[in-house]
Amino acid sequence: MKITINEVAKLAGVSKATVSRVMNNTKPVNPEKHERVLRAIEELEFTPNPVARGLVHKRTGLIGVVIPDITNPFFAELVKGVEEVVREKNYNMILCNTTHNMEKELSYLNMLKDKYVDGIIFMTAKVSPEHKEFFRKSQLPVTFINRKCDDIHVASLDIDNYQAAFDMTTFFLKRGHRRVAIIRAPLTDKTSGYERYRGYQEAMRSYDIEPEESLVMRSNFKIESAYKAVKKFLKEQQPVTAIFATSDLMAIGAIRCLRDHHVQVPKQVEVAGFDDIPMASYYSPSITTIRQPIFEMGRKATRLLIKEVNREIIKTRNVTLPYQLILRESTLKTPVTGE
Amino acid sequence: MKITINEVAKLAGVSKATVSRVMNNTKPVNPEKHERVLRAIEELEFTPNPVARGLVHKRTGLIGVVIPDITNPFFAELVKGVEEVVREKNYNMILCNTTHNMEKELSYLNMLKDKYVDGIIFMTAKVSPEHKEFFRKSQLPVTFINRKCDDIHVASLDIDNYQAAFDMTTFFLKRGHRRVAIIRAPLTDKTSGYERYRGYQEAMRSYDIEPEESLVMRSNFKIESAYKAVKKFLKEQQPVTAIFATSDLMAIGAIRCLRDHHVQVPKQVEVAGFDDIPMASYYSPSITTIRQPIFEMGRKATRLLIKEVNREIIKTRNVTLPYQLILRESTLKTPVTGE
DNA sequence: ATGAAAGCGCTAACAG
DNA sequence: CTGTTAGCGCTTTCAT
Repeated sequence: MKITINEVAKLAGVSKATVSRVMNNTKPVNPEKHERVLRAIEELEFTPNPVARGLVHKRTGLIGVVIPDITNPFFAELVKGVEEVVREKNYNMILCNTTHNMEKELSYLNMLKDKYVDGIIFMTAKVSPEHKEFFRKSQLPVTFINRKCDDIHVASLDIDNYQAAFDMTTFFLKRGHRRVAIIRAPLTDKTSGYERYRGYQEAMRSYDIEPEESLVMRSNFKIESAYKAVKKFLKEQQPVTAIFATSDLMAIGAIRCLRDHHVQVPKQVEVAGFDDIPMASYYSPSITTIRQPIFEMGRKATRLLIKEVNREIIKTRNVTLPYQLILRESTLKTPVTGE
Repeated sequence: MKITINEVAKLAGVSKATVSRVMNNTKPVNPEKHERVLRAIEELEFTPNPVARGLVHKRTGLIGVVIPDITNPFFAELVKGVEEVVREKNYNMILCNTTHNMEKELSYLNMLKDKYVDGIIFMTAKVSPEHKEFFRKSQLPVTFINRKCDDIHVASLDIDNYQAAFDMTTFFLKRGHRRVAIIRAPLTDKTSGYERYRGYQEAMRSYDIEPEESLVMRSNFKIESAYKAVKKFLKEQQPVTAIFATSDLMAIGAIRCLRDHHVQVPKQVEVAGFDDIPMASYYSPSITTIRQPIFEMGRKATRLLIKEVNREIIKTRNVTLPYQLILRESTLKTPVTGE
């Protein structure tokens, strides 16, 4: 039913080795036979079976992409970047959605290894010992996004989350805010949680303000979770004049909640986010945020990975990308005058 | 370096055929040898090479998923649904992002066929003759989402887009609106463009209003495009009291634009969307919309496809799912009294 | 019940 | 330059 190299060889009157040579330009072939083979291939609409090829070459042309949540615009954008390069380089992408669940991460990792993918792009909250163990054993090329990992030999891409959070917080402080609250992700999340929180704390201290525990709202990465956190905060705590949400999605949840409780943004409370997902500029009010080069991160990570797959020499295995503070309506009130 | 079935056979002191039998439970095996094989597998941490298996079985365990834009929350949600079932059934998903580009669709389709995927979930604006040709020739199991296609033998899932748009428009008309504008997608998009537009027109006619061309704004699926369309509309046309955006993303672009031009939503103009993406309920104002069972659609489509792959009997190959009108703030003004 | 052997479709080493 | 041959790692007759 399906055309194989044998049919082509027969029709062209050559051996299948010759057909293979023609297809792959791997060795010189007599021009006339060359022509006949090409014609036969076209005639039969032959396309080589990649599975058979894979068996010989131990390559599948597959890249595994492991992310926590495809419905989070941050990851969607990232995946789009990955996809572009993967396609360009003639690979295909296996997408794995882990719903922030470590069991799934591990099980997917094993699945991917068993599927013989050529490399993995991996995003997780926290690189656990199990993860490291996996990467060490599997010997698979891996690149991390959003996460550094020094003790195992993998590539990684991220921005300086600490410094960015520091800058964002300082932006508030510089304009006179003193009670700056933070909505943070779980600290188990190294970058989005821990690093950004640390940046906030240090910025506060740099203004001689000891960060109060009461100014911290805990949330995961969902809009709804931030909404609830703010609701609780409004009920239990003294008012603040600024809230630093450590992701745009959380900022949206926060703003929505504030408005539902008749707190005007930015008039009464200013809010900032992090990431600069597309919605940040279209939300109303539009959201002041830290722009990460998300799409570019996806592209760069993939290029890096594919180099690794091809055992090319890589100069810098760990890349830190630039970020940018983007001012929008959610912080557009006239600067507060400090005490 | 990598453990193969031969190592296992040797260690267990049996032939590799026996190992294969044990792994696949394909034929009875002497209990004692059975045990030895199992032990050897564990000892060596052997996992069979799926590529080799694939070569024999002509199965790859791969499902291709072709979508226009992963950063569109509608598709992201869909993919999440697909992923869940794909994983559950022990397949893997190859994600293909076509950026609404037909060249890419076709090229991806061919790539997927060449990769020997077991089936394809396909989303496109319009099923072109080239597409049909492809599906006819490839004989690959395919299921369409959001699109019916009668003349070729494929499964499909969608909602009644015509009726839903009719209902949405009628909702406005019933409450006294007469000048109801529409933001529509290109008519080349069969369901999101054409069907929804037709529903709008017929609803207008059912109220004895001949739909005016001047009430139609043209947009693609991006927020920004709707923003621009509304901006142009405000400049050139008489005011309206209601706008039916045929997707939530377009509704967001519309609302944002109206507010930027100091038109209050819903006070001066009511706006409705379509799809019910998560952001629809968190935007401010929250958006009245048609809820499509997006996630469920993804799951159902995948189950259907996998049945098809396994040549199971399928009762209904073309499924129409229910939708629901969801009322939110963007249309919450006191009902307009008609003329 | 089980091992030997053939073969899935392709590539690569070898000999000419 | 080119055909023959030997695998890649697994499944599946086919004998026994």
